[in-house]
Amino acid sequence: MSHRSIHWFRKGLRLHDNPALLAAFENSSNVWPIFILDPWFIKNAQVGVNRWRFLLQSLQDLDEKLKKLNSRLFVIRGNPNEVLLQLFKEWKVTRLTFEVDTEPYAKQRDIEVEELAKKHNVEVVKCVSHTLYDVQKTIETNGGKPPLTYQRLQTLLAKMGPPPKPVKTLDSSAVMGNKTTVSEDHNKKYGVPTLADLGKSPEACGPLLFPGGETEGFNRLERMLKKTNWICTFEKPKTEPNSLIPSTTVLSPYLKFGCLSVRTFYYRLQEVYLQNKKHTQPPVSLHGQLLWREFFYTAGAGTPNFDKMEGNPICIQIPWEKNDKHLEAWANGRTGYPFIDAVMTQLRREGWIHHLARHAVACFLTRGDLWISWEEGQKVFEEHLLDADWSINAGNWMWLSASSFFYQYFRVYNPISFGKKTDKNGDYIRKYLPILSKFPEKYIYEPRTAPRDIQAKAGCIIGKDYPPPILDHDKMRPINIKRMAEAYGKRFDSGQDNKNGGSLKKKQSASEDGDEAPKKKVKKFRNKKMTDFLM
DNA sequence: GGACGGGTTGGAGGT
DNA sequence: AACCTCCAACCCGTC
Repeated sequence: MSHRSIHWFRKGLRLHDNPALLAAFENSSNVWPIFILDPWFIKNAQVGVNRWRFLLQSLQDLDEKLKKLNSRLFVIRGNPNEVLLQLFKEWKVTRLTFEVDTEPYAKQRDIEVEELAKKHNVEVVKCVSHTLYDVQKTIETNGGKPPLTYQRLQTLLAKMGPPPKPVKTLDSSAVMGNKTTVSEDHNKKYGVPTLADLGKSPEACGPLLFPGGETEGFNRLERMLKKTNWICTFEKPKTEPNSLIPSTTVLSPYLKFGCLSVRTFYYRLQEVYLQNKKHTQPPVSLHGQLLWREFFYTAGAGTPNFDKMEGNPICIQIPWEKNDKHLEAWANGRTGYPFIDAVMTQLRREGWIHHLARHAVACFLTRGDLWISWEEGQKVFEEHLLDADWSINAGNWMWLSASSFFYQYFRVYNPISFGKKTDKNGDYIRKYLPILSKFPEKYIYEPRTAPRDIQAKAGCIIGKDYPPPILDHDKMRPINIKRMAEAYGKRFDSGQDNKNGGSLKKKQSASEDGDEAPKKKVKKFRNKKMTDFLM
């Protein structure tokens, strides 16, 4: 039986550990690896120019690799349904293969495509390879609902056994039977477009720090794997948000597009762990980070309206306020808080910021300072992050805004002191906000407090060359904590109220903990880590 | 993967 | 030797 197969790349832009791609080449006389530039994404998804570049580079890399296997990538623009219908007829296709995608738009799209395929007698082969596990299976194992705590996920996964091993990389032996010829005008008809072809300006891109593609992803992975001691002692909370060289792997953009298989990543780490007796554990270890990804993917796949507050059953409803001026100041790095502004500048320019930097700016936008909805922040991250990943982005925004998963809303990041802990001299601020670079260390985190003559000497007058703070963090913090307490339906305590018997919250926790001695209970609470506070 | 203030402790160094 | 001050480092409760 000889198939004529299309492999449809969407995510999973790689030849390694790509079971659906392998399936396309099985018993096939002809295979067409395609990528569809779906106008939906151009219209509805916020994709900044840096991520466009990353995607196009990834496609370019794919095409290069396929060339070496006497194949090519066929890039086609248009609505997937229309494109595929056309191709089914034109190429007399009998089989369509693709990787399972769990995002809402993709799920709906794939249902429609499957119907179309069925109607045209095209066999569909779908494989799970973007996540460690089949998230639907994880949800089923949990009784039909996604696990909403990390602990719960770990318990489930332990029950389910280790994730599937990566499959073999597509190689010349696998493609041997492929007779698909490449026309002379392939580049013109099916070539990978340039940014300019898409109406994007290459000049708008930032410096090319993280080139897209499987090759780059693999090189990056290999460089990391050499640092075995670093891997075995890795603890995410101890990595620095404002080091000038990333303190984490920056493999997330490659995972997002599937240039790097998460299972390959997982098992390569496993090898390093096995060679060393001691290594850190989830949630802080590198394996732990992949489980966080799995956690949010699973939650995102099993929760309606996961990227919204309204209609989202796991999201606490908080009366955020609209303030376009503040939102714009935040998004463009003009809040007057240098650390916040430096992070947002790095985000817009380079497309990647450290996890804890994301924490700080997300807290600032939402429950910490500006009291603006996390959905607004989500959009800005969606546009600018190279690793913008639907489930992970939404999940972390809910986390940081204490809307779901994490509920310690009184843990507010201080936009002045947080960055100082790991960068006293403010080198990070000096790099991303050069206008502030000449301020002495004493004033770099709050230049407005510098005397006028020092501002003049630094060549930066606050109010003229750099904005004063758009609001006063010390004033807003208690106000916002009170608002959060109200949204949580809990009484806010002033000092006096405390003397009169304490808060509702305290009473609740006391009754929950029952017979435990108060002192011991407190200590237990203190020793817990942030991740232990999950419901 | 908070910040902060108030309290305690314990070592260095001075009287 | 005994006893002080100072201060950093930690503990702990609070928001």
